[in-house]
Amino acid sequence: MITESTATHIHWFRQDLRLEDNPSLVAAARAGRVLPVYILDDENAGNFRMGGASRWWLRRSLSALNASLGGTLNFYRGDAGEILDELCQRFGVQEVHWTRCYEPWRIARDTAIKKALTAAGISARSHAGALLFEPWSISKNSGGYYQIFSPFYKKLRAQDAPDEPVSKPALDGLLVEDPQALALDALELAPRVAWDTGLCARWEPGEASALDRLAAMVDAQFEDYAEGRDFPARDSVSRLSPHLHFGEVSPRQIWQATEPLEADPQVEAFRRQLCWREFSYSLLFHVPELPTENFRKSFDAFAWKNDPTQLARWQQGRTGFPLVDAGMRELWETGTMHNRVRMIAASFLVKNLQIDWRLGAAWFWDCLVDADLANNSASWQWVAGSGTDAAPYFRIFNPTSQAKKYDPDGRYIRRFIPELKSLPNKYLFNPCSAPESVLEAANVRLGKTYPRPMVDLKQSRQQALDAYQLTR
DNA sequence: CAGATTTTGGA
DNA sequence: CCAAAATCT
Repeated sequence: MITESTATHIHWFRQDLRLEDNPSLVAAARAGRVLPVYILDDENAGNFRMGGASRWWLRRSLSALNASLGGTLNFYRGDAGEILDELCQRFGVQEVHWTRCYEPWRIARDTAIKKALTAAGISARSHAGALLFEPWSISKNSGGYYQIFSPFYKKLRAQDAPDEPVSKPALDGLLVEDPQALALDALELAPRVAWDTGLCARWEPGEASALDRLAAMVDAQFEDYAEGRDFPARDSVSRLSPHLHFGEVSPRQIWQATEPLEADPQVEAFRRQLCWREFSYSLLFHVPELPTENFRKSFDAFAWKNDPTQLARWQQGRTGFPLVDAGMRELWETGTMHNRVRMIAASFLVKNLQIDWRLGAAWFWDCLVDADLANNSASWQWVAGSGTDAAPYFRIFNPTSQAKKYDPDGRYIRRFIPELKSLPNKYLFNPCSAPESVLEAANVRLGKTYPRPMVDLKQSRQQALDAYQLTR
């Protein structure tokens, strides 16, 4: 029974936009009413404020969460510390709970907030919930953090299983609405011009949809995941990454859901990918400059070309290499790119065009619905060869042979590059090699309807290797 | 989570 | 002779 004297506690939603397996929400609901809060804090995010695609996702995810809270979610915009402070005073809040985030700017902000709230006599408590294990908990026996995935993974698997998910708390009658809160639309997350058609067609943000995706993968027993995940035309990947990023589903829920199938190599392969996420978070936690600085300092001497015209062609998917272009257009149209193609498109930018990985990472940050600082930074550095556990520099993807290998029937390429759809497979991966008569029959006019290759693969590869040699 | 080149071994 | 496998980069 709720009485006048019942205390009000805040659960501050951030990247945990779910009701299930939310220990922070459970803690807030344990001892009183709950003021559920979301704050769009662009002020503290600096250069890492969410990009356009992420905002699109966020708006829909918040809308779904608000609905599942009976429309009681309270929205704010601005400096989180100031807003929480004001709310605490106005509602006489005794406890503030949140799920930990690990972006360096959030750690700095949250640490300051915890300090200020504590000084004001308010209990501020952060809870684990975004990862299987806290990023400081998996460390080498000799101390220090892992820089290589394989031993990290081995150590992780040697741990006791992650904590079990917790059930959603009973919130009936406990939720508090703030009449002064903003409407969701006041966060201005929606696109101003309608560029989001492709995103709407591809995605359904929200906890219910995330759990549906997970259930569908479990029902299908992750069939063809291990091999199929490398083939962008197949439907073998989970597409859980944006749901995971926004915390609509937790990694612990995924771990538990896959437990009965853990002996299956397909499931093992999937769990391994989930652990790459853990690895990236561990790296970001221990190396907060990971998003902006070469992990390997010798890379600071690398001679980037950073040609803005070439960067624009890559961004627009007009490089003349069909698989790269298909990937870049998938990204633009749908807010995602298949993982295999991400590696190929990123390698092309960094190696064949010699454009700084940070420019590529910035583009992905703006375009991806699953833009995640840990994953994005660690993965770009991995591809660039500047990171921990880096790909050896001589490993330069050949976009043509990768296309033949991983999109052999050209289904993925044709899907995103319709102007090449009538070109026979024999020439699809290298339109320039097609005889004039074939091009004409397929209605392809090189340099007009589809660009010629913007670089020579062999030459640009050698240039990258030479530039790399100069840094050593 | 390679590519290029050389070597090998089976038609 | 060619393609798979081994080997360097």
